[in-house]
Amino acid sequence: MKEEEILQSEQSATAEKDAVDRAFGAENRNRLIDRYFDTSASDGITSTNAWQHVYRLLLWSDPTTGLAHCYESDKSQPGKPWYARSLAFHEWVCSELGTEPDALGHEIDWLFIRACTDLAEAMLRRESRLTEVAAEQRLPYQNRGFPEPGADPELAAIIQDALRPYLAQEPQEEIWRAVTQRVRQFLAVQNKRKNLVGEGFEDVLAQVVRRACDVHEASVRTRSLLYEIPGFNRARQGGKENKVDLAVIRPSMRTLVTAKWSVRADREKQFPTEYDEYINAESESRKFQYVFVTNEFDPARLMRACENLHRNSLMFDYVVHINTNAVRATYGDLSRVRDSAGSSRRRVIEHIDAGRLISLEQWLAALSDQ
DNA sequence: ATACCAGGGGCTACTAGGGG
DNA sequence: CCCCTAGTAGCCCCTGGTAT
Repeated sequence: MKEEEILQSEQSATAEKDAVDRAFGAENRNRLIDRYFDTSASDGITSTNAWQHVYRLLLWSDPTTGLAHCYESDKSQPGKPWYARSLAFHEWVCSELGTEPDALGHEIDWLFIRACTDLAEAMLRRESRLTEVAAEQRLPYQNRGFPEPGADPELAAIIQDALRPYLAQEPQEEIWRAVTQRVRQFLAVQNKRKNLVGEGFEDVLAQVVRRACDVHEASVRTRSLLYEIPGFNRARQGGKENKVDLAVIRPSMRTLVTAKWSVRADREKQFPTEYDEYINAESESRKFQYVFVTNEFDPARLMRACENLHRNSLMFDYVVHINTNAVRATYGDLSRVRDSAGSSRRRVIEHIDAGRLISLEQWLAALSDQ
C-alpha cells in the first residue's frame, strides 16, 4: 500500500472514530495496533517477520543522536562507548528493514507517532476550556505585572543569541512566549514515550503471538490476574493481586511471560518474587513456563536473565530477545576487545550460540509447536 | 594519579485507571 | 469531578574496578 493510501485510510479511520480521550490508554493502543496490522502488515505475520513489525511499531530514534535507540541515551552520546554500538545497531536495523540511515526515524515508531497525534487532538479539545479557566484564575491579579504563562526568558535568550545576526527586528514578547512554549512541548513529548512503550510492548507481543502462532484470541491475555488463568489459585488473603504481563494459555502448556522492553535493576529483583508467587498459586501440579521477552541490550542484564537460578534450576524457561542478530551486530567484533571490558558481552554471545538466549522468531516457532 | 568504563541506585516525568 | 496509586522506562549521578 502506498503511503498516501495509508494516510488516507488512517485519516478516515480517525474521522469515523469519535474523539479519543486517553491517547495512550489500552483501548486506543489496541485500536492503533489493529490498524497497523490491517494496513501495513496485511501480507501476514510469521514467526520470521514478527520482529520487523515489533520494531516498526515500537522502536524509535533517539532525538539526541538521531540513531535507533538501543541503550540509555546518556551512555549513547558521541564519544562514549555506546555511541559506536548505537551506530552499529542503526546500520543493522536500516539494512534489515531496507531503509536509508537518514530515513529510519519515519519508518519506525509507528505506535508512538500515531498516539501523539491523538494526544495532540485531545489536548487541543481541552485547551479552550483551560484558557477560559486560566483567565478567570488570573482575574484577581490583573494589571499587577504577574508573569505570563509560558514565558521562559532564559530559553528565549539562548535562541536570540544564536539567531541575532539573522534577526531583522526584535520579536515581540508573545512570539517568544509561543516559541518557548512550543520548544517545551516538543521536548516534553519524548518523556511521554515510556508510558506507551511499557504496556504497548505487551499489547504488540500479544497480537504477534495471536497472528503468527494462530492462537485463539482468548488464549492470549495481557495483564491478566493470576487467578484468572486456569490452574492458578487466588493468592492468600492480604497479598495484593498479581498481574501477569502476558499469558498464553493452551491445553498443552500455560506460558507466563514477563515482557520488558528494557530492564531496570529494581524490576529485575521482582522476577524471583513473582515466580515464587506463580509457583505457590499453581494448583494443577502441571508444568508451566516462565518466559522473559525483552529488547534489552545491556550485557549484564541479559547475562543475569540467562543465568539466574531459582532453587538451583534456571528461573526462565526461555530468555527471548526481539532479535539476537541485532545484539550480535551491536556488540560487534569482540575478538580484539580486551577481556575484562568485553567479558559480559562475550558471555551474552555465548548464550546466543548455545541457544539459551533466543530470538523472538525461535520462541514463536517453539510456541507453534506446542 | 588519572581517565575511562560498566554497572547500578534513586529519582523524575508521565499516564491510566480506580475510588471517593 | 478530583485525588491518589501503581506502574512504565529514561535520566542523572555515583561507585568501584581497571588500564595507562
